[in-house]
Amino acid sequence: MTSRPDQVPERLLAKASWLVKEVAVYAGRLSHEGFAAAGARPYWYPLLAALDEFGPSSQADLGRRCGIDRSDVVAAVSAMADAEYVRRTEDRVDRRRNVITLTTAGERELRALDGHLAAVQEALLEPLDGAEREQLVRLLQRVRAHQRDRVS
Amino acid sequence: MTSRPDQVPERLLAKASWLVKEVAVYAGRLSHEGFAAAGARPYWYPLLAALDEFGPSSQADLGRRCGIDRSDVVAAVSAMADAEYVRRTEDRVDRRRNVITLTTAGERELRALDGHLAAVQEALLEPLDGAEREQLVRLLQRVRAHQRDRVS
DNA sequence: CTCATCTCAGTCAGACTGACATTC
DNA sequence: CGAATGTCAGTCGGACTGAGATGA
Repeated sequence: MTSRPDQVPERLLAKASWLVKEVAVYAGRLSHEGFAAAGARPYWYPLLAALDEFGPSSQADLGRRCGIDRSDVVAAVSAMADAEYVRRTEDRVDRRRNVITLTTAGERELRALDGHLAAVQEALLEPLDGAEREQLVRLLQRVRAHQRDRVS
Repeated sequence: MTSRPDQVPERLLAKASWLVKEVAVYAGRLSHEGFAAAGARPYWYPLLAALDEFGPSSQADLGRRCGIDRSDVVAAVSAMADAEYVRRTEDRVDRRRNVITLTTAGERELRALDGHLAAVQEALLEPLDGAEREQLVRLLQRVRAHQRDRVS
């Protein structure tokens, strides 16, 4: 070592855009491990959660609710249908659409992923106490709600 | 629309790992626009900032300080050298290393990027007041410091 | 010998774009 | 007609891996 290593430039440490990216990369790694442990791919959890909370939906609605592009929903739903976590049937009322339905195996998978993701939150937020975790979540929610406004 | 659109599953809204990823994607888009406006690529800002704050460095040190893989530093430094924002010379003391030096054009570029990135923070954090922005930055810094511990 | 440094080649997953046929 | 849906092909940039050559 020529000089003190691992000093991070102050300019980066002060930028929310940089911090959030760094933390997201780490959170992504943790989540990926959790998903892999349950035999799931990253997009599956949001989609399963949306189906559980809102019931059978079209692929377009799923994509809008989870912030996933509709072309990516296609592949994810196909894979989940292969795993029999969801069923894909045609909508007899609006024949452009598919109706995606959660199976009992899908519900079970969702619960398993809930467990893994709870552990991920724990690992990620370990240095914060309960109130601080709530604060962080609340602030991020507000920032995100704002960008949702801007996009649509 | 069959049902209320754009409802986000509660499970997602409650997960820091998901929120941070969503916000990071948005911040990445904003930053990318800022970089493009200044003719820079995403990795350049951290590297220029590190050179400005810590002086001439080896590529390995730059990578460690910015959290960028050594192999990616190679390409970024080459591109910045082409743009004459940095100079790459061999270290006569330790001949494995390159010494990367910031040029005056590089300093100018760094200041331009500082301006663009300040606007990005403003857009990203618009819904938060000053105290809340500080809070968010502080919380993210602590989460990040913790993951740095775990990795090394 | 072991280790660090630089470099190149290539992988991998995620976000996104464009196009097209079908249906409303 | 214009708009929405599902599908496919493909791009783009970021994070990362592995290997090789050189030198401390």
